[in-house]
Amino acid sequence: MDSTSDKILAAAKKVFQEKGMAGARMQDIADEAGINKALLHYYFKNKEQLFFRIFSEALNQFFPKIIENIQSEKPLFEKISTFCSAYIEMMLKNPYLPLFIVNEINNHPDRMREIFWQGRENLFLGFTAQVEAEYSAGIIKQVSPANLFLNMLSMCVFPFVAKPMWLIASGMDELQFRFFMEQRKTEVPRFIIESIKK
Amino acid sequence: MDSTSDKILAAAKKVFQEKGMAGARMQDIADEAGINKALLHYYFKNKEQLFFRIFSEALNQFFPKIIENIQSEKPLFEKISTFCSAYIEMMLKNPYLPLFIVNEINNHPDRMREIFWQGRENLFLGFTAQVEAEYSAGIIKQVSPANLFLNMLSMCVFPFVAKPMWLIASGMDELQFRFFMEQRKTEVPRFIIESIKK
DNA sequence: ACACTTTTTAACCATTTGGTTAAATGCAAA
DNA sequence: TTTGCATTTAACCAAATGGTTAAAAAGTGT
Repeated sequence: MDSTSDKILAAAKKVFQEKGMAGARMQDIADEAGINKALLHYYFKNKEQLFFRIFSEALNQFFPKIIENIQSEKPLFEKISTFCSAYIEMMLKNPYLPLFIVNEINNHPDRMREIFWQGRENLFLGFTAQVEAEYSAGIIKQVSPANLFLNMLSMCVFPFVAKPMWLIASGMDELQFRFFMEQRKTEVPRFIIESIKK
Repeated sequence: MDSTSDKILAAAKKVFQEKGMAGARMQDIADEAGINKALLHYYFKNKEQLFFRIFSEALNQFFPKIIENIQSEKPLFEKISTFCSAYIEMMLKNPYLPLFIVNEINNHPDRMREIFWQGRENLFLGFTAQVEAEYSAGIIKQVSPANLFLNMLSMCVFPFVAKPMWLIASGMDELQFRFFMEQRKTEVPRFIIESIKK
């Protein structure tokens, strides 16, 4: 399994996630993989192709859970809880992923559309229907589904994207940040449910 | 005021904000400013110096309002409302600023500390005291000040940072996004206050 | 008009970068 | 062992990049 192409992919993942496409150097990736730079071109046609392989894998790590959760049939409060918990956990395990995704989608929006979004129907139909049904049933207050979803996503993802800024402003260190994010697995759902429940 | 150095600064602001430090090219900045590239070096020692000038100005645009608001003596609910409204408005006027700040703070955290954070006392002392006082007075439910502040900041900033992703996922166009963010000036405070009020 | 200073220009430079090439090396099968 | 194919290496390449240089042009004051 420790084939050269696997080594390259692991190194590329690390370097691209830390430096972005523009900041990453093929020589850095070769150094990280412990190989000769020319080998990168033997296995991958060029920087762009290597990058989009990594980007594609990152999108496939980041989005399926969102979609799966948004479209599940679980009750809304349960959905909110499992989404936040699973999502924060995933990001704690992949600390560079959120900013990488966000940043590179800004740089290559068409690529996201192409790699990941082609042919997908509106993701929010089911979620919208569910939010409206729970409002009609008197379970929650009125809230727009788009705002609800975006608030949830924001509170899960943003602390990771803005981590250095938050660490500086709050005076937290790495360990404190980790504990802080762990408690947010339940605190974010609690905050949201408190806002919407009747 | 259309002096050459002003032209350079305006062009550098545009190019660095869109491309980041790693992706921006001095030739692109010169082209944007309508000048000869060598002039960049007559007015600014090197790329780094030009970049940190822009970065410093961006930090000075982004943070004073946060600090001012966090430390004001207004009642909490009013503070939340004015913060969100003013902040979203500022970002609507400077669409590239949020991602630029977040991204470059990730790349140069020490620079943020140096440019903007040297000698500042813990920003959250006053806010923490206020949240605790309003809880003791029975105005709000128990909520940690750090979580409250981070939730508020997340819901204001993240949609801008993740804008292309949101546009693709939600099917919104530019104009719809703008309207959507305008309504969030009141919707985000409403959501937060609904969560915390007794 | 002249002298001096400042600004601008165009050409140039050294280094870096992504990529190419050809030879060497390794591997597997006959 | 030989042959053929796959992988790796080291040297090289062309273009891009941030920056330098010297001359030309512009501006200012006497």
